[in-house]
Amino acid sequence: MLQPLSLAIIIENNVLADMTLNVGYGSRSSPLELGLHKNGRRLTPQRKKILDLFQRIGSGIHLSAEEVHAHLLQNKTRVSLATIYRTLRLLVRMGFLHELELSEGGHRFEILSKDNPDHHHLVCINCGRTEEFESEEVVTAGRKASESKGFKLIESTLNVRAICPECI
Amino acid sequence: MLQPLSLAIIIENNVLADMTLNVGYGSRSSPLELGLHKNGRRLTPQRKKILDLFQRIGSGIHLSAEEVHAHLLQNKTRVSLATIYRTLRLLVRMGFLHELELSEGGHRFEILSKDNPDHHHLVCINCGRTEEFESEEVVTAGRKASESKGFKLIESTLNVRAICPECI
DNA sequence: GTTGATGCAAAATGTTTGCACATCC
DNA sequence: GGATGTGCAAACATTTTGCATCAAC
Repeated sequence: MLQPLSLAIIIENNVLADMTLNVGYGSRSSPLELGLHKNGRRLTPQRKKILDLFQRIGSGIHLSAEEVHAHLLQNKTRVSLATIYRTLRLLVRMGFLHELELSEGGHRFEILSKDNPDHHHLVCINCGRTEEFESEEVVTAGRKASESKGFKLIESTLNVRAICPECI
Repeated sequence: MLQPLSLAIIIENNVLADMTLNVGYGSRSSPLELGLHKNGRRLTPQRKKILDLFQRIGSGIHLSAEEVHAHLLQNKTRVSLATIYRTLRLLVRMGFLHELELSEGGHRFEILSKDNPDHHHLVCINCGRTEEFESEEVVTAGRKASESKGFKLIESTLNVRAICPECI
């Protein structure tokens, strides 16, 4: 049995508001700091820094836990790797980040925002270069597959492995 | 620059024949043992056992390296994990196995055969149950994306994360 | 003051590698 | 006999965890 999850949604592309499965876009009351405040969760400086980083860096960029760590260090912020892993997991469960597993090179994360709807990845298997694209057909195919087997869809991601022009 | 690869194709769904980028389906001369015999490669008992396992177990089942190891042990065959990793990588490069990375639970492998063309996976994020489906639209979407960015397509795989009926 | 979060170091995973020995042709 | 493959143990990379301490609320 799956646990009911306390989710968060992005408001004004900048703010997290907690919703416990029943609050919608309506409750646009609060600045960034209110985001992680509900349900006993805390907005700590570390979490704030990680959120800020993803917001600054924008969508379409995919960071590994290591890279998040390194970026923060450049900004003179040291957050332990353990905390980064814990926070990334949390933010994914809250729907703030999207986790992708491209076959080459481990798990990566990117911000999920309204400007940056469901999209898919074209990855060069040689140099790792990654391009994004959207496709309505893919979304439809995933939905149809879920329905036909009685599954409840969460997300579908198409990973296209290919060789980029420079590596051909 | 990408290395030219010595490939193999499956003949009669049972036999591997080596082809060095210029030999085709034509050379259907040989029983299973001839498969890994060319280009200095050898068909060793270990490789044979791994191949046999995937053939017996059939398509639609996705094994991790660990699981391959365990299955072989059940058959009273001990092959070191290192060899299993090396062999799986080899068989993927030869086109005999297909490697998939489902977000939950690491890399898995399945046999690739003519009965079992390009297909995609619907995975329950709770219990791991996996269903397969085919979709022409997905293949098309991957091809279009590659073309539009000038990439050379290798494969596209749609992973649908969902919750299965039992876990809802 | 409670509860939840952090940092550290250790452990657990998953995968790769160096090397001596075995084996296939 | 030379090239290729295996097993082992060690190395590695990545991620998770136990625990004492710290800090948000």
